[in-house]
Amino acid sequence: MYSSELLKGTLSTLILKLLDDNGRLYGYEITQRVKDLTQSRIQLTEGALYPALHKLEAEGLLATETEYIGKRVRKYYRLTDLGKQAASDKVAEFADFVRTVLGVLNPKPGPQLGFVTP
Amino acid sequence: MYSSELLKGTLSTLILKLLDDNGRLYGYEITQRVKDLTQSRIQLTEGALYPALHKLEAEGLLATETEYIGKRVRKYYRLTDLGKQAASDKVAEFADFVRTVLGVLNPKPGPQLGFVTP
DNA sequence: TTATATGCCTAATTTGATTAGGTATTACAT
DNA sequence: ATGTAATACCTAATCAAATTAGGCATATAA
Repeated sequence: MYSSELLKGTLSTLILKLLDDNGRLYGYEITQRVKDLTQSRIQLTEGALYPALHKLEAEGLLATETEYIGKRVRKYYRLTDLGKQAASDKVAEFADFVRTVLGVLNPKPGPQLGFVTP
Repeated sequence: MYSSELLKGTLSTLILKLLDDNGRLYGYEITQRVKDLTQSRIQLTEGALYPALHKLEAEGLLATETEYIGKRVRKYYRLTDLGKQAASDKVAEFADFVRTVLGVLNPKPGPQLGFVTP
């Protein structure tokens, strides 16, 4: 688990990319996916996740469909066309940001950025 | 320039690492170094920088020495021993965090993380 | 002489997380 | 049968850390 204010600014990117990869997901599922994909290193809190989802929906990047599993509600989210664009933009922006920061943190250029597999 | 809440959580890491590499720097100098090292992609605002420096000093990670250049004040910061430890810890944490996030954003592993130079 | 660069700073606001609740259904032990 | 954990949604109060927008002063270049 991270001592992360690092997550700030990354959450929406994570959400958008996961939806881009998976078609549709509901909130709880997103927390589990992230947990699985990160070996529990990132555990999204619901207090961060749901407001973020609502915000993305309000911005027109996500659309929802509600389903019932028995009596239990599930709210699926999927990307709108705008959302698809945003997903790829934000992933690219994050990658670029990381490259930039690593350029400062890692000033000695081997091949380039230290992210080379051994 | 970044649309960055991405910077959140990264600023102190940047400061610590720059001081680790440079021995001592003053505030204004840090903004310039970052600007230079990032081709102006990251421009630290003073409203973020100075409070961050003061906080790191309060935490015992930085020590200061004030000098006068003519009548103009310069406040140099350098790492304490605690600060040196924190610098390497935070750089490692950032790298780990990035690796983790990229694992989600970039689920298809070529060699590993997409950060391979062409 | 006036704008720009250097150099420090803080206060109000905004953003976006954490913490800590609340509600309800379903599954699994004891 | 009963209580705990997992599933599933949500919000409000608080906290952290940035942006925005100032203020002050000296030095330099137009």
